[in-house]
Amino acid sequence: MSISTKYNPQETENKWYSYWLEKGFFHSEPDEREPYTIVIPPPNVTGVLHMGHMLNNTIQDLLIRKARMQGKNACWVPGTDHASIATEAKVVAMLKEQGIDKKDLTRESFLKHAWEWKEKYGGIILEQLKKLGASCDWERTKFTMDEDLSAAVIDSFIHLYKKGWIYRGYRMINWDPVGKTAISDEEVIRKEVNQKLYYLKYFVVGQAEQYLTIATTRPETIMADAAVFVNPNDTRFSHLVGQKVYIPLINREIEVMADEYVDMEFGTGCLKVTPAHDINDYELGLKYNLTPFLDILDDDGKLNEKAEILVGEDRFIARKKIAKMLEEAGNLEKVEDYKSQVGFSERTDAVIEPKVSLQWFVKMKDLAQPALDAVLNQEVNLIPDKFMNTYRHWMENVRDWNISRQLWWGQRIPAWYNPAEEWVVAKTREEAYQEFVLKAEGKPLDFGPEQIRQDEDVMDTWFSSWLWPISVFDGFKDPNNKDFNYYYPTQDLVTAPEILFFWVARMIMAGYEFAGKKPFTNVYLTGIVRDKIGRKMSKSLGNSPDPIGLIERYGADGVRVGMLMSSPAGNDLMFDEAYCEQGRNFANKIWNAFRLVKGWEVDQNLANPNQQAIAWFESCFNEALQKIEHNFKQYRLSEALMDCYKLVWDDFCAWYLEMVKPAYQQAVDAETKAASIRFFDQILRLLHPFMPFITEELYHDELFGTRTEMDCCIVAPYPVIGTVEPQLLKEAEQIKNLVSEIRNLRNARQISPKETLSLCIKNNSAFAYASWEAVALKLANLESIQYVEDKVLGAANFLLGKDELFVPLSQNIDAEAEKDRLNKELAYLEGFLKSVNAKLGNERFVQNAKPDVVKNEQNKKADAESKIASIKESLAALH
RNA sequence: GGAGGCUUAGCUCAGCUGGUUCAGAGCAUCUGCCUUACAAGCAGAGGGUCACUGGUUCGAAUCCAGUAGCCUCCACCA
Repeated sequence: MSISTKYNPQETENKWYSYWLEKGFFHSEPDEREPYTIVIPPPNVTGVLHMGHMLNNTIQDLLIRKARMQGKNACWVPGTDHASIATEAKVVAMLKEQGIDKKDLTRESFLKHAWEWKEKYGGIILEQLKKLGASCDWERTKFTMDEDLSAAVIDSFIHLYKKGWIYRGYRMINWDPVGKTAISDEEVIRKEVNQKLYYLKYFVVGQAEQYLTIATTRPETIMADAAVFVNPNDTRFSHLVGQKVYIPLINREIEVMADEYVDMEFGTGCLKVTPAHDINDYELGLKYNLTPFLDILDDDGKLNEKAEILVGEDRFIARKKIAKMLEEAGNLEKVEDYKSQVGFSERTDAVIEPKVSLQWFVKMKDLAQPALDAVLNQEVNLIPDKFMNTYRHWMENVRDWNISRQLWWGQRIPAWYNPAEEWVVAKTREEAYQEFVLKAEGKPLDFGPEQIRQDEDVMDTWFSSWLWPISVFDGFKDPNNKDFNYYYPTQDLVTAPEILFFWVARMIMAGYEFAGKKPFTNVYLTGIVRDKIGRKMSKSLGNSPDPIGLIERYGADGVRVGMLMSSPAGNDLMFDEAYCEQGRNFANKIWNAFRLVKGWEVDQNLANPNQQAIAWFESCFNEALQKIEHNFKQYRLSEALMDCYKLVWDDFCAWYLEMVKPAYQQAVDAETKAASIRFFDQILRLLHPFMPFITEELYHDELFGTRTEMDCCIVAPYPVIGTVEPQLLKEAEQIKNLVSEIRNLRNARQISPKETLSLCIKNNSAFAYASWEAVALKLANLESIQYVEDKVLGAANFLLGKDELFVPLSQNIDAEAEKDRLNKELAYLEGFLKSVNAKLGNERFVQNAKPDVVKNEQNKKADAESKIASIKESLAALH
């Protein structure tokens, strides 16, 4: 046989992937079949594949391949996200390396660089997905900044603006000083950080020795203080309310005021209020109309001239320096270690600076309601449903969404300003000018179209990705197009719970608002991929394996199996390469089983001795398929995989093939070979969604005859559940037990598997041993089976249900060891009988329990009693 | 601070409406095998007080309450 004993993935993967592509199996066009659609969660265009993507996309490919084989018109739309802040940051960094400062570039030339970067690196992650076997419809690949997708973003903005759901205003927002842009609340990650709490003395004006001590984590902002607040009920300070204190170092006077907001217990009970640099202080500032309103930080997070001191210093350096200055000036009472929550930018990891700024917002309340209802009434299912609670909580407390970003990479806000800074919202300059004309109500305008300018800001990336399921099918421009009508709503969405609010919730909102329909029916939430000691995989920890390296080492099929092996929905995955190894071994097992069947020579003259085995496996397969389908329905994908694994490894290889395989260098009968090939064919189809490459490779072997060009495993009909004969399965279990007992008996006595034994059966149960004799003889390597009426004295023995089986051995059996064994079993059975009797003796049990349960206990009792009797006889015989 | 979840074998997890010998699976471990499909393998074996305490029940890994530990999400305490 020329075929290698090891499966070699490298040789097959590229070959079949190209073949699938070439034959167009991934491509979908609307037709009369039922659609099955998944839109990919578009990865960041500049990203590279990480383990989270591997898990995510393995699951999507599994679902899409299965649907395709089940006759649905499967369409998996791939694409990438322009990820405005992340990409812009990368482009800025790249330009910096080339000695170019973004500040020196015009918007147009910066965007030119950005597009070049996108063209160069943008496709990497999609190419990597191909290695995994992802069967995306690449002809439909989309990018969130494609012309039509961008148009959809602008249209949706205008739509919401016209509804009055978009407004522009000064609000305190989250400022990212590294990305130099505002970000939404959802993009702020709070982390607990070790900080210092500085206790500062603010001296009272006109009373040289009197001072208030104020605790703050941010001494560098004192120059922007507008007041000091105490609680009105705090008698310690009531005499000072209305007086003035000096801000340390700059000696500006500010007033001591009182408000209930101040917690008397916390810190010193005195609060410095810096309206421009803290959200709560901002609220107080508004409430008391505090002046001056000083913003002493510039967009980089450096102190500006308004700070008077430390101008140009970074906020964190300034913090250290000012602490020293305060100490030297005698204003620093003490410093304490302090833990508190600090906000970080999701994309740049910079510490967020609260900042008052003019931004665009979306009103969320009315958008959220239908999206909340959809999940609560299960029009949209979250899988697992434990996420419903957090979803509801978020949707009920949703706040307005800041959608403007001070960046260039993205869709520009369609607002236009005239020289007087009045503005309108419109798609184009011309339309904007018309708006101004309308607004003027007949009065002539004192500016021309060329004098209006467009807003400089772009929109939040999520403001384009929330349209994804609609816009990839061009459902915006043309809601009646063929694709959109056919593919939307999509079926399943597979994504990480981390972006449930960022993305999933907003897609549901957008679906109802813009398409009038949900965007998808099921949301499968994967877990987070962690390393085997539970740490999140991250670049900085360096604990993430290189996915492409894994594929090279274990094969794509092996890695896919490894990823799915232990990833129940919503549970984190403790990734360990050992799982990929297991996957690779499984592929190899299949490979070798195939080699066996392939190698069989057929002798047409032979009768089929394996009818029983063939009938059994038929049932066994169907029973497993039932379970697998059930698990798929519940999205228990790892369990479905494990069922397949056991079906193939245990039932097919370890039992079925061993039952039917001919002796060494013997031929096989035609029926057995045909049946085995048929089973193999079914197994390949069953496994294909999990392991596309090896199954496709084997599917084309000449063993299955000649396949036509388009007859591929990827589109072969998925197995359907056939009949299960429970009786056959039950009998097989007993025979498997029989074989195990004999193997065990050999092991215990160190009898070689090659040495034949004989078996005597005292059949007390009328079990149909005769039909299984061939199987038993072969698997237990027996030379004969005899049926006896009496116990066989001096033989090794065991029980199968009520039946007693004896294996006469040439060597004398060890009477003492045998007694020990029997006594142990006896003790166990007696204990068991006792507990059964206790139950049956309990009147309340007999009265209250279901009749079935009681009957069962009675059977157990009878069974145990007969076994005990038999063991006692055996024991007596040993004396 | 608020909400939710988790705790079952060395590891990762099943265990659905309480009831079959219910205490399971895969991996790992141990023992014996180079038995011509596969040592990436074969045949066996060992291993758990179902976190803890109490309650409901004829009966609890399963339902309820409390305790401890871990995790996630949300939240503006200087």
